[in-house]
Amino acid sequence: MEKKTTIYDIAKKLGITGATVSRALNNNPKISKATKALVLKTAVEMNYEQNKLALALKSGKSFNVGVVVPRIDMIFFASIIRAIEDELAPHGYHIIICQTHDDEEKENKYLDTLLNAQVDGILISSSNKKTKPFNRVLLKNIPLVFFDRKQVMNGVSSVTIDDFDGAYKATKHLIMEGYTRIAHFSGNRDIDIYKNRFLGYKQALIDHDIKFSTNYVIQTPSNTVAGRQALKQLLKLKQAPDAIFSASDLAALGAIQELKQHSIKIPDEFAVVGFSNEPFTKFMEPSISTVDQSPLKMGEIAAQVFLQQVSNSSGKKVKKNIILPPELIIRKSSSKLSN
Amino acid sequence: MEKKTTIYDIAKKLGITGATVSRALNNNPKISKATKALVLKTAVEMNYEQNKLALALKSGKSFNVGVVVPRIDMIFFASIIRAIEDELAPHGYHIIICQTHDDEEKENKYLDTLLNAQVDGILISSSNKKTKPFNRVLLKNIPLVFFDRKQVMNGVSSVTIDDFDGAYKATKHLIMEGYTRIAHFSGNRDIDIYKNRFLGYKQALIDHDIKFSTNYVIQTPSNTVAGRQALKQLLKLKQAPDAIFSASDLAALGAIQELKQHSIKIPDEFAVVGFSNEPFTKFMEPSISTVDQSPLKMGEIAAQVFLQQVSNSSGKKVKKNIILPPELIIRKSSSKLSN
DNA sequence: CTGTTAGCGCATTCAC
DNA sequence: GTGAATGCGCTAACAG
Repeated sequence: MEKKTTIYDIAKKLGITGATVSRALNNNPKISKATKALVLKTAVEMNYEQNKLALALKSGKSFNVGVVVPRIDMIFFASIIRAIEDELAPHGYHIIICQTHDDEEKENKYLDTLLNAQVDGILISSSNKKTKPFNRVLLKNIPLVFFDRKQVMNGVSSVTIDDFDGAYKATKHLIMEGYTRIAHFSGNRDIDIYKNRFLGYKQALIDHDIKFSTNYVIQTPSNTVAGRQALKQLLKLKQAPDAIFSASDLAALGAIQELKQHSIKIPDEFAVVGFSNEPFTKFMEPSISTVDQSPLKMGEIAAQVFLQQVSNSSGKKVKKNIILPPELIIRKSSSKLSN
Repeated sequence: MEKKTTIYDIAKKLGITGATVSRALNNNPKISKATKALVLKTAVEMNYEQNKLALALKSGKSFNVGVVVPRIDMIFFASIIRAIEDELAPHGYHIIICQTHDDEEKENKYLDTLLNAQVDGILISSSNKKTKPFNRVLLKNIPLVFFDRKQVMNGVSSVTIDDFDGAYKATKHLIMEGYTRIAHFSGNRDIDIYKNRFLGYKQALIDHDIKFSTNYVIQTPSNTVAGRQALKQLLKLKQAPDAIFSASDLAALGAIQELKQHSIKIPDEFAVVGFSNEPFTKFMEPSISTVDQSPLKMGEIAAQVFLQQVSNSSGKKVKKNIILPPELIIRKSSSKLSN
């Protein structure tokens, strides 16, 4: 059970005082070259390591930031976190991970424990319906940045993607490829992102003089079984669609599986576009067109916004609401020309 | 700029002393019901929150553990981390994430900063060739657990999977399905996991009286292009193989793409088994047989081993080297019977 | 039951 | 240039 060496240990050994050691270690200008060198040398010899905890207590800066997501093993969130860590690590910050599992109560609990842990900031993709839990964060004046799913709050920054735009681009692409009866697999439209994807889809139709029909909109969970089911339902319509824009890649995959079963040719007879650019969409046969949400960019920017908040010590809050443009990735499932 | 309220703030307000407040807050037995209730009440009123940093400094326990992985946006590691977080959170621990990007120097730096941050433990999938950097960790007597990629060190626990066994099972499965000319895509065999997968493959052949041929073993990076390339090479052999066990799912996918191009029927004329159970393997057409590494189990157990180390205050280290059995997942790419 | 004191490890103000 | 003293917020040992 090795005892950790403190500045006092090395002070005693050198017959000097802790303050001097501290100064030597921190490149304090008023210190003699000689003692500084001596201190540095013995510090190494004694395996000294600074106790960041003590520093944090004294300075009020822990150099920890909390990152809260629904779950970390969804590639979208994992990518965001990867980018956040890559961006923040060089600045000396550590990332504390919290998973809410979409549980509001859990999220609130995490918010509290992060506050207790004296984090220097919180970056969060919130599952919360209320903004109240965040008031405590703001009250303590610690930087708060929403990403992906935001809360509308005074003076709080956010980084999201333009779901409306992504859906609009996807739908427009289908129209341009010559498809005219375009259906939509929607998620739960009580959630902003799905509502906006729906609205983008609808607007694209309207803007191109294609009549919008509620028959063509089906709410499906994000899995293949639901996608197959939904497609089956669409095929039963007297006027069956010839394309689908799905708000989820998995549902899109389900649709494709069902189309194959019916020997409907993709993309010649039927086109499919998904959403999220899940890794598998690239590998499938046919590869699936989808909308990329640029999670790396999102994480990077969220981290940068945080860094600005902390560096900007001028007291007045900088609020930024950054909306990233999603990128339509055209693959075989929706393009007769693409390879 | 709200000032954080401390126990002294509430002590002053109540005309009592900080120690009493502390006791009230910590359910100390010797305290009157009345003052306790009063303290609790005003604590809430004043928005008091315990400063864990001060507690950590005092107690020597930060309730933070460092988790070090090559990168977090690989689903295998993300899943492990998910499980670790789920397991440790109920015990009050926070997870600090570090990505090494397979950079040895970065890993060592992280080890140091985690030590400085006074973490209570370190769980790591190491990219290190040396064990020396870990000596500092052991010297400070903080629990260290290796997962996935282990270092062989005295008194250090590890949780890994049995790569040999996984490869053996996969190869044996191909043999049982009637394939006789089984090739192997190997990773870099300087790395333990790839060496063991190779050895498992080889042993399965030997045990079933199938002659092993170095012509059938190709070292390929983990990507589809390399897989296609490698398969092309195999098809040129006078005696081409009729099955492949690939140490990576992506190389397996490449092989399948190439087989399709050559109109070779899977699994009738040629079978493929991958390794890792990447999400896409399930969705492909045909779905790809593979070896699951049970990352959730691995993370869960790594976390449990850590918890045992900390709880076991008896001073003597408990060393555990747990080797998880991998699970062969049989799908269409290698089984004429499976659906 | 409650107050007093001390110390976790560090940086910093004030003397000298 | 260096030492002495102080406090960050908390808990625990010792009094009373």
